[in-house]
Amino acid sequence: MKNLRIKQIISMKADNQEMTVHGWIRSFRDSKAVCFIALNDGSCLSNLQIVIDRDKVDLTNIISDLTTGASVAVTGQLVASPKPEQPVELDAQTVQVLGPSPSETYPLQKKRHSFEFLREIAHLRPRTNTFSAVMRVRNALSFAIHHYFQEHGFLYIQTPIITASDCEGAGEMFQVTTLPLDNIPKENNSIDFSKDFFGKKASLTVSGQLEGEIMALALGNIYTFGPTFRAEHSNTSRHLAEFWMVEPEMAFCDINGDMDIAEEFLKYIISHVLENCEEDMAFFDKWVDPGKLEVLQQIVKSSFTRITYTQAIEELLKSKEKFEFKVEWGIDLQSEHEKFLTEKVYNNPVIITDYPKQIKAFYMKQNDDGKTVRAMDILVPRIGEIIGGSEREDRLDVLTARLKDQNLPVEEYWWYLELRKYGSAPHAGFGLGFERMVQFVTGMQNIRDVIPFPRAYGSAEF
RNA sequence: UCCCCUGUAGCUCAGUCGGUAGAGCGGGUGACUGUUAAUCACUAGGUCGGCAGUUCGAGUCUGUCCGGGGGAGCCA
Repeated sequence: MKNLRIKQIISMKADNQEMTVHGWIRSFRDSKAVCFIALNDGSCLSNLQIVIDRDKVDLTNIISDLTTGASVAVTGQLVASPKPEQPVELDAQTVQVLGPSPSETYPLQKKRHSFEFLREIAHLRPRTNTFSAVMRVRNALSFAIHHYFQEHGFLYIQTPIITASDCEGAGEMFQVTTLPLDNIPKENNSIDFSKDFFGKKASLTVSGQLEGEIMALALGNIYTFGPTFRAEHSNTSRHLAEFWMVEPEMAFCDINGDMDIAEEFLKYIISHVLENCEEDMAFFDKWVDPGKLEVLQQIVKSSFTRITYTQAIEELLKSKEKFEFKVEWGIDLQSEHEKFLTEKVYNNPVIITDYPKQIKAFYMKQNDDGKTVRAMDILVPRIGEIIGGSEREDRLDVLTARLKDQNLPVEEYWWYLELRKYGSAPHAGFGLGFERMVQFVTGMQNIRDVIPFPRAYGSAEF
């Protein structure tokens, strides 16, 4: 007799085979002659219907424990269901309550809860339909990401989580220290970091890109997939203080190759989810974001629109839309502009390239016009920027000048500059916010609902 | 960090003009039924987010603090 998971069971042919199933009760309906348990074990959205013939199974001692949330082991025979709602059901022989769940206090009801409430009970929310589906899709996306890169010869690289370089240049960092906070050692009124654990100031990484470039300029194509930390006081449905990021980096690759790979990669991981998470995706399409399936299927088939920043500005200027922020060449695109382009103008993912150099990072390769850099952002409806990438500046003199232009400490970038001094090569890469990808695919509105335990400004429960 | 909204039963919410609190769902009890977020009847359940103020009287008005949500900025 085998322990099977419900995902396997519901696709089996019912021929009275005996089996044991473990799971949590979603609902229990009883009567004198027959009882029904809707059992879920997290392997899939569907519940397995357990039928208990009370003439065959004595429930006297356990019936009061057969409540929503209780964990049970049921042994029985798999039979065809007489009703169309489910193909098979388990005709129980024995029912054992492993862990009761007092119904007076168990917070999950059979009906729908608000996501806000579920966030307060993050230890129980994976037992709901929506969250279990989110977690399965998240898992499938994660697998697809590795699969895409592995199939294409990219090496999976682990870049450091603790970094002593204060120069990753992507927002506020969390400091890491073992200094006693109630008695910080000072030297001339400033903190003496030489007494700290690493002998210098250290922080949590905000990006693995610079280290990724090191590895790409030795190994060819690499990718990272790990946690990233930003200490911004962001309080939106699209930001977390701790999130996961995918960052491929390709040697001997320019901005066009970068875009090609990013587009192919996005389509690949979306296809993977469409093919492997059919039931969960149908659920999101029905209950969370109607029309999502069609949008995703369309994206996989379509070519992403590619425009330059200059064209994007022209498009915004000629529109009749009233924007809060004035549109003119040189501004950074605001959320409202990005949404307008993806949702109203093109209704498709849009890749915008060649941004003004003033609004982009120092490491992006300058175009010959002297005004723009080879950056590319992929914007998607509702989420906005999902991928940000660029061809990297590979000319030592230009890069050094850019650092000085932006008043960055050139000495601290010595190793980054040496990559350009010895065997420099054109290279490019991009970063994908993993949670934003999960949001986009599932249609979930709040990023805190696509990660098991969200960390955000002022919030680190569980 | 800024702007807006919000906080009433376990959950989702209503509560008019300031006069001591209501529904649906969930829970409990019972009935009924191859049931499907079952159905029906009965029932319990409240420091109206905290503190201070105005008032004869505050869920309702004012101040303040705390929590939650949406938007902006920052970004992925």
